[in-house]
Amino acid sequence: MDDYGFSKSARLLNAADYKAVFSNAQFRVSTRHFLILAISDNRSRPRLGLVIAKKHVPLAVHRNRIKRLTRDSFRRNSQLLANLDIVVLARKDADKLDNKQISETFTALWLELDTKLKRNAAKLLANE
RNA sequence: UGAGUCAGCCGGGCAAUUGCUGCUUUUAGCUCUUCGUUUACCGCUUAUUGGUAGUUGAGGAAAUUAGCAGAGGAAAGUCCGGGCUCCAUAGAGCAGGGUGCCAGGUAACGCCUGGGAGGCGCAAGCCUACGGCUAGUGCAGCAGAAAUUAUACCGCCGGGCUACUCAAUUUCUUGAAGUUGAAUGGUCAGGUAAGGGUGAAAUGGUGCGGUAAGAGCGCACCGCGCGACUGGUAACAGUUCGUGGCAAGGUAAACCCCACCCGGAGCAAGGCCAAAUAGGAAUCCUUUUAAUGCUGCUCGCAUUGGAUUCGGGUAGGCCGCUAAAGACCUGUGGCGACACAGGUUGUAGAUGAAUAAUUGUCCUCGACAGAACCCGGCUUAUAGGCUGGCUCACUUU
RNA sequence: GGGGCGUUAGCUCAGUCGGUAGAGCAGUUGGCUUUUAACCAAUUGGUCGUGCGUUCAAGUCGCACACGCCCCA
Repeated sequence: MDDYGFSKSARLLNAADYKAVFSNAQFRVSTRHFLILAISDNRSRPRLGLVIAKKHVPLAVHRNRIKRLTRDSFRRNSQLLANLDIVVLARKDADKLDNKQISETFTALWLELDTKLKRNAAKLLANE
C-alpha cells in the first residue's frame, strides 16, 4: 500500500456504488465549500467518487480543476483512509478558491475524517 | 512618425519529482476468468449428460517493464448545412417551414467568392432580409379641410340678386326720384387648387409665359415612367433616340403572389453479449375491418391473425469511436471562392468521464475558456503580442 | 450530448389584428366598528429579461444574447 496511484480500483464506478454511500453514510465532514460522505467497507483500499454539480460550479474548466485537485489530494493521503468509500460534493462558490486553498482544505478534511474513524473504532471496542 | 483599415498567425516557455487515459511492448506463469482437450472421483439415465479436483492448449481481465501520443480558436451557443444510423427503397398530393438583386463555388447551406444597386467615410475600406403593393385583400391611433381611382372646410376669383355709402350725371320747383361707376357687407349658383396651425406621410421641383383668379394649362431645364437601341451570361448601366405632361404614396420582419429548396427522428441514433424479472419472442405465410406506428392530414406502407422453431430481454458490459468532403508543400486552370494533378505526413478518444499537481526559473506576468459520433459555416466571449498589404495626415531628403 | 418551453406591477397571470399596458391578491389612505378581521370607496406601483433592426409607431414582427424550467438512459 505504498503506491500513490489512482486507478479504476480506487474509484466509485456506477450508480449503485454512489447510492450505497448516500443512503447510509456513516461519516460526514464538511467546510463552507465541500461536503464529504463516507462508509467503511471490507475492501483493502479506499475508493473516491466526485459530485460537482453544474449548478454550484457553472464553468466546466473549474469543475475539472476541482476534480483534479481532489483526486491528487486523495491519492497522496490514501494511507489515512484505510477502507472507506468516499463521496465528495462541491458546494456553492467552491470555484472561488485557488489551488493552494483547495489542497489545504482537503488535507484538513482527511485528518478530521481519520480521527472520527478512530473514535468510532474505539467506541465499538468499548461496546464489546 | 502618428491615425486608420484589411488579411494572416501565436494563445506562456524551460527543468525536476509525483500522477491519469489510450496504443504498442516486457515479465512472472503467483491471482481471477472464458472456451476447448484429457485423467480421477461422485450423482443420474435406455442413451445422453451434470458437478468437483487436476493435466494441457488458446484467449481475456488485473498487475508489472519500457516507449509513443494526449483539448480549442472558439472545444461554447445549438442558429444553419452535410455525413452516419433507424424508421419503407424515402414514395405521391395538400398543408407547413425556409431562402429571396445577379452570376459562380461547394457534399450542402441561411456560408463563401466576384459583380450590380443603395447608404456611410477625405480615402483605404465598410454596411445592407436588396423579388413583387402598375395580382388581389387588409392596415394607418392622435392631429388635420382632407389619409387615397383624392376631397372642397377656410381662402382666392369674376358673375347674378340685394343692403348701405361715396362720386358723376339726367329729370323737375328749394328737395326728391332715376341711371351709371367704385368700395364694403349679405346671399345664390359657379371657377380654382397657388396658400392654409397639422402629420411619419398631403399627388413632381425651379423659372418664365399665361389667366378673372389659378392650374403641366403651355414652354425651358432638372427629375420620373414606358418603349427602342447599345454594352453586359445576368442583375444592371447609358452626355443615345423616341414617347408620356406626370397617371404609379407607405407597409409584404401584414395576409399573400412569384421563383427555388425541404420526409421524420436523432449516437440517450442503432447493433451485439447478458445477472434479475416477466411470459412470450423470432422466422415464414395470409387478410377484411379496427387500433397503433411511419409527420399535421389524405393516399400508401408496416405490425396484431395462423403455422413452424426456441430463445427474448432490464441492470451492467462491448461495438458504434475516429483516417477524415484530413493537414502541409509544389504545379496547372481561374480576377476569386475553389477545382485538378503529384508528393510528404499519419494527429485525443474519455464514459462518475484522462491531458494534471507541486517546486524552481525566465519573460511581455498569461485573457476567454475544457473534446463527448464526425465534418463545413455562422454567431457570441477573448489579456496581450507578432507579420504583411493599403489609405490619410505631418516631417525629412 | 440532444430535444422542447418560458421571462409583463411586490406575487399569480391576461394582453386577439402593431396604435399611449390591464385583472386578482398584496400595499397606502379614508369610511364603517369600542377595537381588529371582514366589508365599502379611493389610490400608489411597469427601462414589458437585455441589445440591435423593420415600421410613422414594437409588450406584440425579425435577429442576436442573458437567465430560468421541463423531457430523452
